[in-house]
Order: sequence, then C-alpha cells, then structure tokens
Amino acid sequence: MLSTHEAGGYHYRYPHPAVAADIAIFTVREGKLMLLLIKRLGSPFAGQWALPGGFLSMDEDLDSCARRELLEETGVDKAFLEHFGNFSAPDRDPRERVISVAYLALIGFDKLSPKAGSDAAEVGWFELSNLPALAFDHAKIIQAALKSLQSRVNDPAMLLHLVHERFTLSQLQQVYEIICSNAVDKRNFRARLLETGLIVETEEMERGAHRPARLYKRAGD
Amino acid sequence: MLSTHEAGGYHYRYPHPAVAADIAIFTVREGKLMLLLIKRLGSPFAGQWALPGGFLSMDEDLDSCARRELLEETGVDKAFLEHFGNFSAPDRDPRERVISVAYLALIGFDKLSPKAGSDAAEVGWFELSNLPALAFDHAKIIQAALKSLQSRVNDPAMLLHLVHERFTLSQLQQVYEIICSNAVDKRNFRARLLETGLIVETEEMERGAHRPARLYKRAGD
DNA sequence: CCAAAAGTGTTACTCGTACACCCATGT
DNA sequence: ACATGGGTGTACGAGTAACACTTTTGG
Repeated sequence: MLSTHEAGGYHYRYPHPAVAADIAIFTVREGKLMLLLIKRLGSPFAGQWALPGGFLSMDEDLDSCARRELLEETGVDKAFLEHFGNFSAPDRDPRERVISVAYLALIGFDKLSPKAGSDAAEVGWFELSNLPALAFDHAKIIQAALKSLQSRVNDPAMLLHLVHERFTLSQLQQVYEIICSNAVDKRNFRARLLETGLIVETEEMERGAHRPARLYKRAGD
Repeated sequence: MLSTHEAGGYHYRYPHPAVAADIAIFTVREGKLMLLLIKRLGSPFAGQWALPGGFLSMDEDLDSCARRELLEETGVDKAFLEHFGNFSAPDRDPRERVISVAYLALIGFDKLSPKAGSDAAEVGWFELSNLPALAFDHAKIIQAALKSLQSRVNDPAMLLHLVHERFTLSQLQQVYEIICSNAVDKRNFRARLLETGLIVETEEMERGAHRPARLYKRAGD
C-alpha cells in the first residue's frame, strides 16, 4: 500500500487515480457573466480551451490546491472559493484516471492583476453564453458550476465578491440579475440588502452621464 | 504520467493519492438516530470503529463506488445517497495519502437484510448521541454529515427514505423531530406534507395500543 | 429642456406559525 | 371509564412581492 520513490517514479500496490482541482472562475464585466479559461498547449485536446486547474500536491489539501491554482491564474488570493462537486467518470481523461474536484470561484473584475498569473498558457475570459469548444468533460462541469452559482444568488455575501471595492446598489442588482437572469424590483432589492447590515454607504458618489449614484462598501471595509 | 502494471504494482511519474468513498449511513430506530459503523480489524486504528467505505476501483465513478459500498454493508441498493464533502488533510491516514469522498446515506430500518453484508468485519448501529471512539478523522466527517442531513430536513423526499414502506404521519413527524431536534406542530406538519403530493393514503391502518393510525405510502407506490 | 439612471414607501398577498378539542381503540 | 395517541381548522403575524413618481445630473 505504501508508495516508494524509486527511479523517478512512484509505486503502489493498487492502482491510484490522479486527483486534480479544477476551478470555474466567474466574474462580471460590462454586464456579462464571464468565465476564465486557459488554452491547452499539450495533448490531449491541444489547442482547446479548458478550466484552469492542477493536480493535488502531497503536502496540501484540496482547498489549498484550489486556492493555489486560483492565485496562479488570476493573482487573486482572497476570493470566494467553494467546492461544488466531483467529476469522476472513468474515461473522462484519455491519459489516465483523473478525479476532478470542482470549485466555484468569484472575483471582482477590478481585482485582477493585468498580467494574470505566470502560467505560460494563453488565458482568456469568455462570455458564458458564448463559450468555445471545451476539453474533457469541462462543459458539464461548467453547467454544474453555473447551477451552483444560481442556487446561491440570494446570499448577499456571495454577490459582494463579484463587484468592485466600491459599488453602487444598481451594480449589485445588475450582478444579481445577470446570474439568475430575471429582473427584480429595485426597491425590494435595495431594502433587503441594506437590512442585512453587510454593506455600508460611503460619502463617495459615482459620477456618470446622469444622476450620481452613492457608492457602498462591505461592512468590514 | 501513464501507469504501468509490473511486478504486481502500479507505477506513476508523479505521486498519486488513494481515493476512497466513505459513507455515513443513517437510520431511525426506536426513536433514535442511528449510524452504521464497522470495527476495524487491521492497523491502523485496529479495534476502533470507523465509517464503512472503500477505495475507488478504476472502472467505476465515485457514486458507483459509494453505492457498491452501501450495498456491501447493508444489502440495500435503492436508498438515498448523496455526496456532501471531501476530506483531504494530508495526514488524515497514517499509511498513505488518502482522499475521502464522503457520502450521506439514508435507509429505513425495515429494509436492512438481517445478515447485513458479507464483509467479515463486525458491524454495529450506534446512537448518534453515544458514538464510540472513531478512527481517522471520521468524527469530523460524521459532524459534517449530520449538518448536511439537518440542512435538508425540510425536503420531504429525503425524509421518506427514513421510514418504512407504509408509515403513519406521526412516524414521519417523529423522524423529522429527531433530525432537527425540536418539536413541530402536528397539524402544520401534516398539512405541509400532504400538499406536496409526495405521499398518498392507503386503506390500511396501523393497529396499536390505541386509536389506529392511517398508513401512507410514497406517491410512486 | 430632455434623456437617463438614482432614489424613495406603502399596500396586498402568501406563507409560516400558533393554538385546542374531539375521536377511536385497548386495557 | 380511562389512558393514549390519532385526527382535524382557523386566526394572526412576518416576510415577500407588487407598484409610480420625484430627483439629479449631462448633454
């Protein structure tokens, strides 16, 4: 049962799957729900797009692995990050047996460092409604990620991860409506949010083409 | 990256964890929430109690693995079975790195075959309020399982897996109250359940020491 | 002065909760 | 007859959903 490290390899009495954390990283930009994908360089599925992710190291748990991958791809270390499912069909990776532990991540588009990550692979944001062909079973994983996201849309703490540091209530409502894709009443939305106590108003205003909107921030600054 | 099968072992370029499905199998008997545990024969933790579970085979996915383990331990193949979390601390198993994919299972106590499973290990049902010392991090897994169970107590479809084929509304309510450990109003409980349409009344009555109670069954017979 | 988004309260309805008495059976 | 659990309806309150007009700025 124990592994031995000999001749640059690892040896086990019984077959072991590889275990990877894959992350569906969402953000909202210009009124669209966007997903981060990376372009695969090697085979299989070379040239196709896939979810960022990576194999579990022996000295970290799965949450740490996901957080590490998120940091590498986006430069963000403080973000909403949550497990939502495992994907384990025996043939989902043609190379070897790989168990994918899938995470949902949410970040505000402003928090991304411009040179996102140092991974050599090409990185791109895609509108969720216009995804390219995807490697492996990642299309299925994304569907499940979206479902998980939508099921939590009423959690204001989650929504707050998708807006900028300072935000207007309309922006927050827009994010809400993009996720669940139906409109809600402005007054009800605002009242519900303010009485959670999770956000506080600032003295700043956003200047736009029309009447300025008050900016809010998270209660914990 | 590929594995090779040579001299009775499996060889990988990078270290791989073992992956196991562990199952918290709950039932209700005599007004108590019970959990199935097995007594470990070998080391580590020999003689201590643990959750049933087993390693993932290369030809099955995780759900199938959990269902197989459930069948082996209880003789039940049609039961509520649902993933609720992964446990992946690097040192949770002293032998080697093991990722535990944890499942919640619910079965009616009547559906258990008497000679539950063919596994040689000793099997026992324990009151949740009176568990023995547990191997590995299984105490933590059980806490998480219970939390998951309680969070879904309002799903009538789930509750129905914990009662017999034919059941009285009082029995169902008792199960509800045991899980969330607080009392609810009889009339409200019954009304809510009946209007889901998930259960239908039968012509049978349960005869007891007092007024007979109507027996119900699942809507899909 | 016009267009565009910001901001603000009240009413109706739905759903959940609280509550008390009579009934059927076994002993 | 009595003890025990089975069975039933209504009223109130909380929370959710519907609804319209005024304000502020830029062009």
